[in-house]
Amino acid sequence: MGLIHTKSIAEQVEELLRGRIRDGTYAPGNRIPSESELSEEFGVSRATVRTVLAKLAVNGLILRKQGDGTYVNSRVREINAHLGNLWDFSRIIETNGYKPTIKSITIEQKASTEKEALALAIEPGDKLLSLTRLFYADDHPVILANNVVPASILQEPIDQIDGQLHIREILSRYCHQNIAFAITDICSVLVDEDVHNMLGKKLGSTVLALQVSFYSKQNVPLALGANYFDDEFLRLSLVQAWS
Amino acid sequence: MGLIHTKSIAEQVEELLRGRIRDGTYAPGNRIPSESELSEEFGVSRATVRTVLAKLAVNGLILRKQGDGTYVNSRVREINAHLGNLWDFSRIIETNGYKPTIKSITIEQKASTEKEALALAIEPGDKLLSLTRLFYADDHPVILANNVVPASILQEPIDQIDGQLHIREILSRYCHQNIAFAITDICSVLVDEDVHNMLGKKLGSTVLALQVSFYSKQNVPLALGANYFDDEFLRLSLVQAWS
DNA sequence: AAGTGGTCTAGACCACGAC
DNA sequence: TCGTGGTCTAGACCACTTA
Repeated sequence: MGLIHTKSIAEQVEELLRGRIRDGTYAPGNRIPSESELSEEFGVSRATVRTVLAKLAVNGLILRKQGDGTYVNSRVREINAHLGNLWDFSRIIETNGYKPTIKSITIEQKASTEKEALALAIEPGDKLLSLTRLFYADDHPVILANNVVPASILQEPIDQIDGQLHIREILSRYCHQNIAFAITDICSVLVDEDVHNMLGKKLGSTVLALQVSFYSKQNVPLALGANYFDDEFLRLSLVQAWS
Repeated sequence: MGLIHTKSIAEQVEELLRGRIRDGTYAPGNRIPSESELSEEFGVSRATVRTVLAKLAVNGLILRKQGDGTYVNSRVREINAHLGNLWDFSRIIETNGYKPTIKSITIEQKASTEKEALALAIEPGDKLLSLTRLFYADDHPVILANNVVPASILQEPIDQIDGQLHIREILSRYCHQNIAFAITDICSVLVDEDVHNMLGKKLGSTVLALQVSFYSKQNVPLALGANYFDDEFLRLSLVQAWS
C-alpha cells in the first residue's frame, strides 16, 4: 500500500544543504560554495543545484548576490515561519525556543453548522469529525486548535485516529486525501469563555485567530481549522523573500 | 539614472499568463494549454515555461496534475496575499471588493526611540523619516500605516517625497536601496487612542498589528513598518500551495 | 580579467492519469 | 497507449561584482 517514494536528487541536495545551515557548517552571514562547486561535489547538474538554491532563497534562508556569491541569511535563527510552515504549530513553538507537546482534548462526531456546511460544500447537519487539541510550549498552553472533516470522506473508524497527528497526516492516512492548497484568514479576537478556559487568558484580552480552509487538487474543500493563538507568549512571524 | 531593465523572457511570459488568468481567457477551474503548447506559442523553451508555471503554482493561481494537465484555481478571486509578495494593502482592499485610496497624514523627521534604534541598528535619537498614512476602502478608513526609515540613507529632500508610494518604491527612489526580504510579526492588539481616532474603532475592540522589518541583501535593516488593520472590515487571507 | 549568479536552450527519460 | 507534468543533464551566453 505505502508507496516507496525514492527521494529525488533535488530533495536530497536540499536536505544536505538545510542540514549544513542548521548545524552551522554554513554559518549565518557566511558565503557558501558556488553553484559549480556544489554541483561538482554532489555530482549533479548546475540546474538541479539552482532549483534547490532558488527554494532556499524564497524561504529566506540564503541571500543570492549576482557577481558575488550566495550567503546564509544572518537572521536564520529568528525566522520561524515561512508562509509554507504557517500551519506547523509544533515548529513555531520550537523556533520560539520551547518544547512543543500536543494534548488531544476531544475526537468526536458532531453535526455541521450552517457556516461549516457552506465552507465544506455539504448540507447543514451532515456529520463531521471534530478534533480539538491543545498545543503546549514547555507546559504552557499556547494554541487551541480545532479541525473538522466531513465524516463522509473518513475511511477508518473514529477510535483509530491518532490525536497527535497534523491535519495533513489525518487526511492522508484516514481519508486518502492530500492537501493541494490552503487559504488562511487571520483575525484578532477577544478572548471568549472557551479560550479563557483552555489557554488561561484573561477575558477581555486578545488572541490571534487563524481560520484555515484546506482544499484538494480538485478544489474540493477537505477540512477546516479554527486556531486560537496566544500571541503574547509566542511570536508569529512570516518571512517574505525574493529571487 | 534609472536603468533600462529589459524584462526577461520568463517575466514577459509570466505577465502574459497572469493577464490571461485575470481577464478570464483562462477561466477559474478550466484547464490551460500544456507546457509544450505554451512553449511553442511563445517561442521559448519548455524549461522557461516551467519556471513560470512553478511560480504561479506556488502562488496558488494554478493547480498542476501530473498525467492530466494544469488548471486555474477556481478560488483565484478570493486570494489577496501570496507567498513571496510583500503586503500590498491597496491590493488587499481591492480583492475585498473596495476601491482603495491612500491619504498621507504626516511626512516628517523625528528622533528614533530605543526600540526603533535597536531594530534599525542605529543610535537612539538618530533622525528618522517617518511616514504615516491611512488606507481607505471606499471612503472607510481601514488601515493605519506608519513607516520609518533612517534619515541617513535618504538621498532626497524630505519635501520631494510622494506619500502615495509603497515603502518599496520609497526606498528604491529616494534611498537607492532595494528590499531583499522582510520579516513580519503578526499580533492582535486592543484599540488604543490613535487607532480609535484614525480608524474610528471602538476602544476595547481589537485590530491586527503587522510589524514589519525590511532588510537589504546585505542584511542591513532598511525600514520598519507598524500597521494597524481593521480585520472586521477587511479579510486578510493568505494562500499556500504545495507542488 | 576572473569568477559568480542569472537566463535560456534542446533534448532525454520517467511517472502518472485518462482513454 | 498517449499525452501530461516531473526530473535531470550539458552546455551556452549574459550581467554583475570584485580585485
